[in-house]
Amino acid sequence: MSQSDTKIRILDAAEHLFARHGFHNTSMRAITSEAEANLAAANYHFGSKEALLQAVFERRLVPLNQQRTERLRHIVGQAEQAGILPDVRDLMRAFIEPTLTFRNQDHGTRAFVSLIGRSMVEMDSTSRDCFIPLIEPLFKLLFTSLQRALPHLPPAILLTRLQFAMGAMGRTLCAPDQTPLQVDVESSPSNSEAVAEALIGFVSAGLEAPC
Amino acid sequence: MSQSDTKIRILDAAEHLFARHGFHNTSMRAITSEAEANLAAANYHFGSKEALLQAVFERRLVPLNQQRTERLRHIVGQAEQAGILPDVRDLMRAFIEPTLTFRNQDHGTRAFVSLIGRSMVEMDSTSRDCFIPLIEPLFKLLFTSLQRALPHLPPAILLTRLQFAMGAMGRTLCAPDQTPLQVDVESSPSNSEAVAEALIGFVSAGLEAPC
DNA sequence: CAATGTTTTAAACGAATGTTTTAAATGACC
DNA sequence: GGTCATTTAAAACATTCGTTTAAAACATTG
Repeated sequence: MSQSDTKIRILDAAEHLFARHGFHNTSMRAITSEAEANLAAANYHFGSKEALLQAVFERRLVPLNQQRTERLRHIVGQAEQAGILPDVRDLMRAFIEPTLTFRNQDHGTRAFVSLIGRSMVEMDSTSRDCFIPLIEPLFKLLFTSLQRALPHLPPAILLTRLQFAMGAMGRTLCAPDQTPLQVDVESSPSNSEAVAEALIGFVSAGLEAPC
Repeated sequence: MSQSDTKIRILDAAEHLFARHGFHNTSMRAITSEAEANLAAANYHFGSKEALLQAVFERRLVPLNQQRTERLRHIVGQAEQAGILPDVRDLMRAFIEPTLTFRNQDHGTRAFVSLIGRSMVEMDSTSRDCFIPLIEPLFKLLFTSLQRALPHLPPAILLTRLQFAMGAMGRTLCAPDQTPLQVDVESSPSNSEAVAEALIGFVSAGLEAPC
């Protein structure tokens, strides 16, 4: 190989460990150990721990958000052409669903989706400084699209509700299999498609609630 | 003073800093420094950093959850007596509102509510191990109360939706003034009462959504 | 006042962290 | 094959962390 795959192995390990334990609770030694690479190699390839996090984000989030952007634009365009309002459920599905289908691609993307969820709920400034700029344009597009779908809703209320939706969504992406607070129920929806559908229904109803 | 107030100053500082920066990103030195106490005094009074977190939780969460439990019981009792189903909105208000009114009591409780919110969304095991046992009975009571309010809803679906609601709620309690993702709107609801009402409306609509 | 138990202080310990250094190995290219 | 940039390796560096130690200061009680 002309290019070593050490760089990729480090990216994979960082993705996995950042998703599982968070940025600050993951050491460079843990990453390079899991990647079976040398400690210095990580700093050689990426410069710093924070730059490594940035690289982890960019590798997958850019194409993923591209896909979500296109789906949102398509829905708004279709509705405009038909002379009707875009549907809230369709918009939220366009925003949520790609992350979940993305999730089922392979083991690496699976960890990455957890990392997205973590970044959405986490208050840590390091992760946020990497994550927010990458998702902000998409978020604004979602907001303006929802404004079209809900023209009667004051923008300030919509924004507040959208923050609620982000909280619900982040928690779900972060650990869809795991329910932090437990009660005994015979069976909870196990596969992530069912959880995604439930999430879309939940946040859509919340967004459409009477004011 | 027969009892030193160093212990209380340390508790206050820990509460503030844990809420603002999280458990792992707050050092014992930062806590004792803000409390104007000696580093060893903290370990003398509490034994360890983790025990300090436990003490921070217990000081306020026990009476707060007592209040929430009573409100939930009262609503269910009233409805039972009247022979009607309890109202989802009332139940969620009983669960959410006390934390917000609690919040407006003084500066210390303000920080504590942020800590609750952080603990609800955070995946960190240390915080969770302290927090979950303290809130689990209340959560189960909320669940069974909602089951009465929504008898047609399968328990598994209800649980899933309640997890979404916890995500939305945690995010809001954690930083009600701060909107992590921004768009330009003329004015967002500034006071926490308005945000709480919006939150109650949002999650109630989500819980009541058709299945 | 003396004695005793409690609280506070300053200093140090050992472990873990991100990063850097220095040198060895590897591989491409003339 | 030799030269040179690229990549790995091991070790060390400077901080920071939670915790402990040992002594001083304080308060309480006989």
